[in-house]
Amino acid sequence: MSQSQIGNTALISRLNKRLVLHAVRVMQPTFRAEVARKTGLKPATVTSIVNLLIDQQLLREVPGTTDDGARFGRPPLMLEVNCDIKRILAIDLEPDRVRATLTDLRVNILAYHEENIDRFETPEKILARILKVSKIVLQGVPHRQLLGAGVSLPGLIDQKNGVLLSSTNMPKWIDVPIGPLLEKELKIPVHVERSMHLAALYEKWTYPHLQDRKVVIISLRTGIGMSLLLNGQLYVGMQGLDGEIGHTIVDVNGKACECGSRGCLETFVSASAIAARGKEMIDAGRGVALAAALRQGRTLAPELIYELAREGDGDCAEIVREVGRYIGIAIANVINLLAPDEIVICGAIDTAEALLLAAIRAQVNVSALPRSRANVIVRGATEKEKLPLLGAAVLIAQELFELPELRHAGMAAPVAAG
Amino acid sequence: MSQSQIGNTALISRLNKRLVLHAVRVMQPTFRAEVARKTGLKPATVTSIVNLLIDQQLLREVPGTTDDGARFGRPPLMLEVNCDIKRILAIDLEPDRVRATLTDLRVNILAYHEENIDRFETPEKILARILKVSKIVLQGVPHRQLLGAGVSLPGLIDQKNGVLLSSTNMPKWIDVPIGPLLEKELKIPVHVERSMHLAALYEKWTYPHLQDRKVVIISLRTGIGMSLLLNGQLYVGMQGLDGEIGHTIVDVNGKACECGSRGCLETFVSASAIAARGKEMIDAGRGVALAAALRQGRTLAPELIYELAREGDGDCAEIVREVGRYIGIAIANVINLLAPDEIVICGAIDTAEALLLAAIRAQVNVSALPRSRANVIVRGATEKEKLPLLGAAVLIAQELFELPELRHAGMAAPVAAG
DNA sequence: CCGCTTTATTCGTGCCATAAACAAACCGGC
DNA sequence: GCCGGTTTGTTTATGGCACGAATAAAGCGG
Repeated sequence: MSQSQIGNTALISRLNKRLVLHAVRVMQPTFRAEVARKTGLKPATVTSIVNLLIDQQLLREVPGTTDDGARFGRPPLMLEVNCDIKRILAIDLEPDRVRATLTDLRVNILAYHEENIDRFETPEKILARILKVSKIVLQGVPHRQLLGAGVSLPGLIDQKNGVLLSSTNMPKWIDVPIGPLLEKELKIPVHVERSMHLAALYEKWTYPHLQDRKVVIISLRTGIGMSLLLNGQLYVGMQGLDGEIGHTIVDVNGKACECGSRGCLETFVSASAIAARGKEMIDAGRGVALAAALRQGRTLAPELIYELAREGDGDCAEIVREVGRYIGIAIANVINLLAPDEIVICGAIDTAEALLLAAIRAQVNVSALPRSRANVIVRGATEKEKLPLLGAAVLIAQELFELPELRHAGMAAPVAAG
Repeated sequence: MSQSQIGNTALISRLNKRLVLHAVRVMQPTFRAEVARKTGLKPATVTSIVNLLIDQQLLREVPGTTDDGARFGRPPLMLEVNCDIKRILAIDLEPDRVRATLTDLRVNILAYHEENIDRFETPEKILARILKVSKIVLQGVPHRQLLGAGVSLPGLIDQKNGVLLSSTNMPKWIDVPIGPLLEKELKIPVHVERSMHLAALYEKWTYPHLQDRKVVIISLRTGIGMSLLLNGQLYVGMQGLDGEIGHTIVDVNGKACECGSRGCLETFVSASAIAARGKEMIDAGRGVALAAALRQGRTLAPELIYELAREGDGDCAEIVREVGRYIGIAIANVINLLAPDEIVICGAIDTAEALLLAAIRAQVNVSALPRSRANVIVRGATEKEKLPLLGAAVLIAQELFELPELRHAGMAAPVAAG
């Protein structure tokens, strides 16, 4: 009914609490006066809020003092987030693997476990595996200490109801209410979100300066996905369905894609397309190193080509450059559309990162408009492997630390849209 | 320093005032109880705020009662925005025309005037023309009644300082501080913004239900631009440089574009590209109707081709379909990236709208992912000609009606970004 | 005229950020 | 060791503001 009142003054207290918690988390260790300066709240207000939060055990005073040596005045009382008061369970479901981690309030990893799964298995069996993995990392944690569980899912979801609607790589997962099911078993609040979105969320958590920037996160895996962090807000499209950069068209006359369209980026850079490009090269009598590796029993996959390229094989390097070129074009399109501040590349590219990044940057410099590309940063993610998993933990943690949106109520339209 | 305190309770009062003004504007005529329901504020609060706003003459009570006939209870006192208390000046500078309008607080047009200009003229002379046109529409308006002036500019701007940095179609406009200059002459607050952005802003003003939707506004003129309205927020990229959909690549092997890249959308659908396509057709011995029109002295421009297509000429219709096809591909890319709820097409397409829209829709249905395209609405804008001009008025009006963003302070990054 | 319903106002309360004054804790210098 | 200078942190009183509850206002049907 009424989602938008600012009215209740209790609300502003709640917001200020989050503001203070956020400030302490970001600047930790810090002290009251510093928090007052950064948040704009007055010292008296900060004192009362901080003391309240200390009573609630969300903050704590720690010994030690500020590090900038010789100072005048009374030495400050240092503060930090009492990250041990609560624990968070994070789960990352991937087509062929399930991972779980236990973290503290600052999303430091306390326990980790993973197991391989069969992506053609039924949801019931996989759910049992998820619970098994979860219980392993939850060992020894009292139930009352758990703040909640975040779940990273590969595919289309209904975030509000915690339902995995479908997943291209896991054919049997259709309309599985995984959130409620886990909630029933674990008896803690469960939130679900798309993997790609969670990768973005974790970047924001780790780099608070992204707060007022526009960031594009690109993930390279079997497919290629994108996620947007716009001025600190995670962008979520209709039905959570954004980020399909893999199916943007870069060649009107290109090959048919399995999505039904033609000339999609994925027809050039998906795992299978890259493998096909390798095979093509061998068939043409080139790619000697690649052919040799295959004879030694290696499977023809992007990872192998990346590896050989890194080791100096020219033919494989050519493939990587070509992949980078197409990705660069798609990224240039995004740059021209959104003029973001930063592009972050993450995913399974470790072995060839430098080469691939260089190729992407080169193409961006050709294809994006000069003014837009001049100031854009194209970089690899620092944490690559566990981004969505840790993002799932952030999904829970952020409820304590982040400011919600302030919006008008969704009022009925006075004019009908044609 | 401290941009983000919520602290001051005076702030929340200001926010609630805007909330009430917005509600009244959207539902006008309405009454206090209805406002309370829609905003979520309590009746007592609404009464006090409304009476305050009536004192300030921003609202007024009007005779009459609710329209839904027979009701129980005390008849409500109807409210509306006192749109005559303030006037707004809006200016739209285009390469070959300058337009100005005087509006009331609800952005109803009270006066309008336009003049043609020469886009190669110096900024000084054009500024004089802008002032001349402004003064015509300002006739009879007491200075103290003016709330401010909004200016729509074609090109790259520095919004904060009101500077037009450059404009591709007006070569002599480089780093012109048009905002401050007008402020000095008119002696009222002046805000500037890109035309494309203002078109989006006006759509939001007119259709409040866009508040929680993701809308893509596409403008077809000499070039092709895009603007985004994401959950009621106007998206502005780095340096205001977003929306260059015309230079997204749809054909890796395409023709060179004047932007330096290859295969941009504009190489297919810019005004000159469309004209070239017409010429090509005539040279190939087709396009009989088009050739005939040219012999009658018409110039070869998209408008002519649209007109003939509308009149039933098959060859010209083919060109329009082709144009729609390429635009459709670029739009499909945007749909796949952002999964918006709505695509709004505006610009100089009146004569061939149905044909072009049909072609765009057809291509979207081929090129966008099924799930994303299924629920997306592709429509023409209702008001096409004066969108940026009226958007410029909204730029001023919204300061009274819209809720600002609530954000964390831009704190220093605790971690350096590689 | 009386219940019933919905709208609008009044008055008192309580919450909460804040201002102002103060206390605490260190410095360097005489 | 004491004193001004400086910065941090707390206490107490204040004022603004939304809100709850009671009340008034104004129509309906019977």
